[in-house]
Amino acid sequence: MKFSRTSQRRVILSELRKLKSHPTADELYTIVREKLPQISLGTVYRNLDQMAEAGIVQRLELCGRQKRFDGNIDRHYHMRCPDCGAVKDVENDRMSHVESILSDVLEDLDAEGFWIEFTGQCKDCNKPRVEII
Amino acid sequence: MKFSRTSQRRVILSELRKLKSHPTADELYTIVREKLPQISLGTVYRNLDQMAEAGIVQRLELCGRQKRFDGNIDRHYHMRCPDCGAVKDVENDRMSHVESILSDVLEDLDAEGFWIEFTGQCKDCNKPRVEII
DNA sequence: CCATTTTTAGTAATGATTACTATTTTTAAA
DNA sequence: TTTAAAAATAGTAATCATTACTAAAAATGG
Repeated sequence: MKFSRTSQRRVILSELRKLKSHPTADELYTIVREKLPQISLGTVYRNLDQMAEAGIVQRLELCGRQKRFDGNIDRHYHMRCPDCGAVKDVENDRMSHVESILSDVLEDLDAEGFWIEFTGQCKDCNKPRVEII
Repeated sequence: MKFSRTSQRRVILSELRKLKSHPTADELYTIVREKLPQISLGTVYRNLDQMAEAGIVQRLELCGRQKRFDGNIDRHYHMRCPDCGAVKDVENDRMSHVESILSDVLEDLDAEGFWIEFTGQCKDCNKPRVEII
């Protein structure tokens, strides 16, 4: 599939690039409609997804559509399979070093906390790729 | 508000603690129904949220309900305000050090990538807390 | 036991996203 | 430049995870 050049895609991209606010699709829809009053919300969604897939824009967040829960409340880390969507615990000794640096970063930024997640394919995963974002 | 002791909450928690799979609410609902066939999906949702709020279980993922997009595709980091949900870019020199350690971690884990996100209140945020998860 | 608070099951509503479809636009080659 | 194929569009309907609502039931603490 090739990208066609359309005014909709051009305006969506240029408006997104002007913003520092990391907008949602519907926020961008509101902005883009000032230039293209006839554009539809579905067009905004479709173009953002296509451009994210192509690496032209960044889609924030790794998490899927559904919330996931963990009975283990100790600090530990997860790896999410981009193909089947499964989430598994991972362990690595270097993470304590990462945590100590990030605790300094938190002070610098005056932030409250951080979240780290890994992506990687399950060893035993043969399922077709699912859209996890 | 105090927690009452109910069989629903007890079974939800004990079944969750048995699992390594980080289930979604509806996956857990399916499992819990084997013990309590009359339980409703809403009860599972409500109890998981309450227990997450109380720190008894962990809710994975930080991201909100809506996807967010960024025109800047260079590697950089975000801080999400737990009160108003806004997402802002943050910068810190220590992050390059974190990245170099994490690239070793990726090799160890045979993972593909990582995602880091910070939480922290906006300086100018007076909005009431919104449920971002 | 009893009044108050909390929780429940069941159902309806919400809201973000995706799917569908007939039409229009873009593309690239003749 | 036509022109046929491919891609994209607007508008609408459908989906699906989650939340809200409600009357009834259960738990709590005196």
